[in-house]
Amino acid sequence: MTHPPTNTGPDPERTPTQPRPRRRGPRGDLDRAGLVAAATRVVDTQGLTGLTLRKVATEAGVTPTALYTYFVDMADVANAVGDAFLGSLGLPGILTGPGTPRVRLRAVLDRAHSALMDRPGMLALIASRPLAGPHSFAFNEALLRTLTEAGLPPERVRAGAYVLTCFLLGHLATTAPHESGAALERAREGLDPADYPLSFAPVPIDDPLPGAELLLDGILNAR
Amino acid sequence: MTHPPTNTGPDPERTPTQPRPRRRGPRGDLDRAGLVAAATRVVDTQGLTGLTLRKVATEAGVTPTALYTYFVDMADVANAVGDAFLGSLGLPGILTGPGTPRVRLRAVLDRAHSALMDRPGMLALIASRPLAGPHSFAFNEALLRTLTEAGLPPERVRAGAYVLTCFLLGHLATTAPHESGAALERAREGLDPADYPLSFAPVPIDDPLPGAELLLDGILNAR
DNA sequence: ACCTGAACACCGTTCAAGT
DNA sequence: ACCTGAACACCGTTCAAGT
Repeated sequence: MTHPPTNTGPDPERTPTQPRPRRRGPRGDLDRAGLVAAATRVVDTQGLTGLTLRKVATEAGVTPTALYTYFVDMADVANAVGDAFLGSLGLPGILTGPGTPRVRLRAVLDRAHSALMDRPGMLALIASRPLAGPHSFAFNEALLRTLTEAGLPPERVRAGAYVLTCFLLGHLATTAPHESGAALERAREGLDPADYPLSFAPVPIDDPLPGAELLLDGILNAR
Repeated sequence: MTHPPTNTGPDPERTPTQPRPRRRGPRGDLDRAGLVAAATRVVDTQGLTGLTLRKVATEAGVTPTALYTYFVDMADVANAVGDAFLGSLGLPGILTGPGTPRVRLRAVLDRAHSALMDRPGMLALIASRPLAGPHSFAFNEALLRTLTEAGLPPERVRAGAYVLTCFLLGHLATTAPHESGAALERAREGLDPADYPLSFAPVPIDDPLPGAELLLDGILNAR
């Protein structure tokens, strides 16, 4: 994906210092999945704020306008990246696998947690917009099915599902390194810890995903 | 805040069609709070994507660079807007008021919900970054105190607090009109509802804040 | 100290033109 | 159909200069 000089061919009429003009027509080695992969690399190396159409194009070795053949706009690119990431987690597979509904739900939380823990850019992307796309819908459907299977009353299933997902995002947003961490640090420095004893108190975290059991208690024990 | 022509004074040497050059020195009627108010107006009328330094400056009747006297950068402006909004809700007042911890917590959820329901730009802003600033910390502190008062074990207080806040944001993000709603619609249109029966099933929502009681059950009944 | 105006290095998006 | 290159209307931020 990174500048494969395939069909540029020999170009007798240029000096070695010039950046070599590319041919115009179809390249053949370009598709949506490859561009999404390039965009994913950009998010992971430059963060969500670094995810620009022009950088994705550079990463993929094409001109910015070429992306408009595969995406309707920049938001479409970002959504595709988020949905592809979610698909890579294989969450529906976990939810339809062995174990009680509860252990499967916990496994989903742990999987997503560990996958996003060291990817602040992807976390920021996932949290910045409602998840849309085939993988997102497939996960949501599997989640609803699991909660139904767990015996949740139908009218509480949907509420339970989004409580779970937003819990995960909320936990990660407060736990994993966040992109706007500098501003948060600035805000903390201006405050007196004595005024906010509970907020500033050091808390030993034993559970890698604190609150998960608490939440599962509340959701699954509802009748 | 909108173009008060105070100390511009008479300017004999300009034609009526020209946009009138402003004086350079201090204006006197400018401060952080007023600029935050101008920025808030921009968020509410133009959305989070419309919240730009240049538009805030225009709304406040100054030059873009003038904002750098009061804010370190654009993120600082956005954080100040979010923190000021949170302060305007008076949430700590509710949490220290009458009623059981549970009804107070529910009142906080309802208050934030109704305040953000018709303000998609502010919702997008609040959800886009970790809440930082004095009002945000004051709310967090009051929330921790309330959960402690409710009898939650100390090691679960912090988890309960962020589960509550992220629940609220998650609920609003899926309920209130979202800025990136167009992309979500696009994604839904490409799917067959028959493949996602539970996701596409119409659900009658009786509780204006579905899941809130479910969540409070889980948090407050933990031992 | 505060604010302006010009300038810089970006950005998403459009469009005509080439292959 | 696919891609380029130029162009347009933005954007945040810097900096010297005026008051």
